[in-house]
Amino acid sequence: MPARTGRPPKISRADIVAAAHRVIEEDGVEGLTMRRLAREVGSTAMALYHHVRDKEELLLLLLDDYAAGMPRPQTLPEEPREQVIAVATAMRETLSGCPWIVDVLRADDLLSVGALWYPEKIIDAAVRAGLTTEEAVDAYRVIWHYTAGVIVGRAAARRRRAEGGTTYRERVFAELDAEEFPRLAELGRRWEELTAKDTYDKGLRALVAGLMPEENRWP
Amino acid sequence: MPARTGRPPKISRADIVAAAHRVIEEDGVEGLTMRRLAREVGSTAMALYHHVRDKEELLLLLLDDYAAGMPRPQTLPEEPREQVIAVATAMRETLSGCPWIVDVLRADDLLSVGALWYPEKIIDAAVRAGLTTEEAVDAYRVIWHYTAGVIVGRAAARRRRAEGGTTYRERVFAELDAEEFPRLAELGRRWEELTAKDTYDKGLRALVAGLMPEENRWP
DNA sequence: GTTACTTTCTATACATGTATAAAACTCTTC
DNA sequence: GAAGAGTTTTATACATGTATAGAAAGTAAC
Repeated sequence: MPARTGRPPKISRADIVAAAHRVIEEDGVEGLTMRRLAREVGSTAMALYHHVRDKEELLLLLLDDYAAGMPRPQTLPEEPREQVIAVATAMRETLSGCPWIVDVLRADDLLSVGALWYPEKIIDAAVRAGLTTEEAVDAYRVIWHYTAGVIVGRAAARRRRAEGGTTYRERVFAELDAEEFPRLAELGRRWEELTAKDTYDKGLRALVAGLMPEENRWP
Repeated sequence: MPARTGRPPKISRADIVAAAHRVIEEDGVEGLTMRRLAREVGSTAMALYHHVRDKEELLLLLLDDYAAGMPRPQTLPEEPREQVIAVATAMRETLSGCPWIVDVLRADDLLSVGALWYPEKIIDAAVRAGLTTEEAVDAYRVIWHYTAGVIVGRAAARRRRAEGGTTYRERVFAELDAEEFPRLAELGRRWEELTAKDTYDKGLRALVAGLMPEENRWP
């Protein structure tokens, strides 16, 4: 009954987000422009800005929607450290799956509401492993930073490979001064091959081992 | 004696990079536009594109220049694990110091030539700690991803704080469902305070401990 | 010197995100 | 029902990165 005054809205945030999903599905994330999106909802580009602060917020909403709808691991290992690993891995997989993530990841430690499940579970497991609340938050943030770095880095690598831009790198390694950089020179062009490997799990396990000491072992 | 043919160039890559440094010093990185840069070198925007593929490459060159000229730790700890930590910390400090880094970090595992010193030293120390070459590269990449994630994340946090955009986050935490997210709800608005902390070192040490086992201890 | 060729530079154009101002629409109050 | 107030939408405009086409300025061949 508050009976809103003012011109009645033609579109809503939800409309916009839904339309954005359609556009992305149809034309990919690079096809998602404000004008195209406006056409999709039957309005003008600037009208969108009354429902969304800027494009970055739109992408965040999109991510929220996406993350909220993603399947989560049904059964988690009971042992806290293994549970952290399982949740972080799921988080990474979910986020890697949406291509516009890279433009949003500048949004530091916390994701949107729809993705809160991940920090909750990680912090919970960390506490159960014997950390204080503060330590658990630290652990989560460290894991988050690592995960974000991996996602961004690997997205960049994929893009570079797609563009065939290996040349610059090859040149760098070809012209390496073996005096100054013996290790890198020795690696030579095996670098490309070695860095194609997915080392997320390796780093994650190292982090968990280092952050959550064995002492208070479960149970 | 190759006696180059064609119209003689009026500007060079080096000119451009130098001018870019001046512009950044004067107007900050947000003032660095192709047109402004062109004016600074006394040419047109499009002329730049004969010396630089795109703006991202320009930023990479800039970073290269910057990183090459940065002071490096004069004396490193001899113990390999401590050395890795010292080098990674220096890398992080150097990179955090240049504000445009965030727009470049999508360039995954390796930086530009001027910054090769860091991977070289880290890989070297890792090998001396007893890792195989492959393992050492893995270790470097893991550390790199973590470092990149921290840099991007903290830059975003700083920006958000500067814009006073805490509101969205506060709302999220205020409306948290304590049933679904007990840990986060318990944290309440301490989140802001807890996540202001710099946990780079903590995570770095965890990584190093996890990646470079104690067994083959130095000596 | 004229022609061909190569490289660099200039002019123009376009798509994009978004600022700003004005217009349209609805409810409330008289 | 006319005037006012509050919202949302539209129109227009601008800065930005960059594509494209062609002009300018040099060397090499004749």
